[in-house]
Amino acid sequence: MNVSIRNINPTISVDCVIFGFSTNQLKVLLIERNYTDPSGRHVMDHKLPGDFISIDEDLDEAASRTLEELTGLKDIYLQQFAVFGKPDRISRQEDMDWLLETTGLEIHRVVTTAYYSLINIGETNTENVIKNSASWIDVNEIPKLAFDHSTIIQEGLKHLQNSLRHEPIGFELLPEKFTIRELQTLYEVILDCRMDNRNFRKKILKSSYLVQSDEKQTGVAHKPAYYYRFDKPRYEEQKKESLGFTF
Amino acid sequence: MNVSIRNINPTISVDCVIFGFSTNQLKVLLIERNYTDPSGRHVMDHKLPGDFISIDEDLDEAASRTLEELTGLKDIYLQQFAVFGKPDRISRQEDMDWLLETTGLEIHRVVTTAYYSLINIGETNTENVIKNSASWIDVNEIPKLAFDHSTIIQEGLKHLQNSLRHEPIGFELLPEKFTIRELQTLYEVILDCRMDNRNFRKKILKSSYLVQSDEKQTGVAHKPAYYYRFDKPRYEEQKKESLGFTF
DNA sequence: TTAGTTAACGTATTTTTTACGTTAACTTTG
DNA sequence: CAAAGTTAACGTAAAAAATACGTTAACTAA
Repeated sequence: MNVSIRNINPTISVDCVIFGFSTNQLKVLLIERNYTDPSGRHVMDHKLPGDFISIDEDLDEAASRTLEELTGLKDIYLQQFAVFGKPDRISRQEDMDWLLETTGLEIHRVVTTAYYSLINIGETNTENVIKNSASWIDVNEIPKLAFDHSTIIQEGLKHLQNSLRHEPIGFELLPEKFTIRELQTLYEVILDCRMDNRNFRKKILKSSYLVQSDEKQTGVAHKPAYYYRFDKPRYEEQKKESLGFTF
Repeated sequence: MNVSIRNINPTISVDCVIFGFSTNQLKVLLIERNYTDPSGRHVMDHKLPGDFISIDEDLDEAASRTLEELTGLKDIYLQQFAVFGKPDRISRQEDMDWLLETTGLEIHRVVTTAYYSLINIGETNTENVIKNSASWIDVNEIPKLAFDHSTIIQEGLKHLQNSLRHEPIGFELLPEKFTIRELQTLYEVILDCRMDNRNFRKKILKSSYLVQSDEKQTGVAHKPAYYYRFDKPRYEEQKKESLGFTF
């Protein structure tokens, strides 16, 4: 992104914590950061996908733009969850070097608004992700990151856990068709707890928005599970009803 | 606040939604805004307490500072809850006039971080509040406000409702000693619902952090209620226990 | 054919929520 | 000074939700 073309506000940025789920792991999308340190050595580490906002650009739009630039995805669940504005967010030499190198500006203070988003990795446009040297990293194996991005991820994870406890958002992380067991494992991994599968099944099936297909698993060395899918329109309608006031 | 003395970042601000509770109403603290419109006429309306941040000032600190400047209160429950960054937040002529008049700058775009806070009006330093021409307004009777401050209050209210449902924060709005009925009314007003007082009593008394004093109401034309108080240290300890992992 | 594995379902128990009735203690009024 | 009015305080039965746990079914691999 060439700063000389885009008219940026260099004190305000957005960062996206993009969660994905595969091979029973909760992952977060990180992009490579390449820069040259004062001694002329090339260094590579990671950062969250994020960017300065343009002058007159809405924050939500800036987040969507960043996300689209990095993954090619549009119109997905994307939510503001916190602001990070400590004056010492930018204090490491490498962070200042990188900012100078990429923007041409001496930047010492940036307030960033953090967004989070859930993506089904399988259906992600993988080509785009690779093109931007982005990669999915297990949330339990996050390396040292730029700025305070580790903190931002931790806060994002808390937000995700909280949302998952109250709303059926786990589906966003799964392919269109999934088994009850897959869904349960997702809950267990994200909430870091174990659940009784009989009670989980009962509870989740009570909600009318989880519909069974007649497809079954194939090629598994045990009784095959039925595939289910999430009926989103039905959920939205139900949510509307339960919040509707009675005059 | 003289801009020439304080070194501000004119694109980033904080705003505080300060809730109070008195005479069975949920109130919010608003301050007067005075300015002269293009035709030279003096105009008065209201805005939230808020301010631009100083260069290198932490957002949380800026919020605390603003709050202290307006109410004299320090070290109170103060929490970030959202960011408002639409480019058209500043679009009305009067808002631009006021910004020019108070800062001397042509400002078209500000991203503001909103904080909310709960105060016991009775114990507030009323002198300070009056000194700064601040006043407590019923949340159901909010007049037309500066910028998007009405929206900010609505979002803050949602946040308050949500917090109240999950944590014992209602005590922050009441005097040190209060009756169960007062507490219930507070819940009813904020959550805009009715509750069964026998069940409310049972539920709230189960929590060990609500302790009965031996003082009773006096001068009421009915059986006097006992006063209770909130044992905050006990609550904090209990919270720690319930979240403690067992290794 | 047998062993191994996970799916699918049901039932009994405990806990939580909801609904609602009665007596107690004060002030005001006639 | 007695009666009426008002809200506090407490308890119990029924319904609903959460929890614990056992058994049979359907597939593959050996």
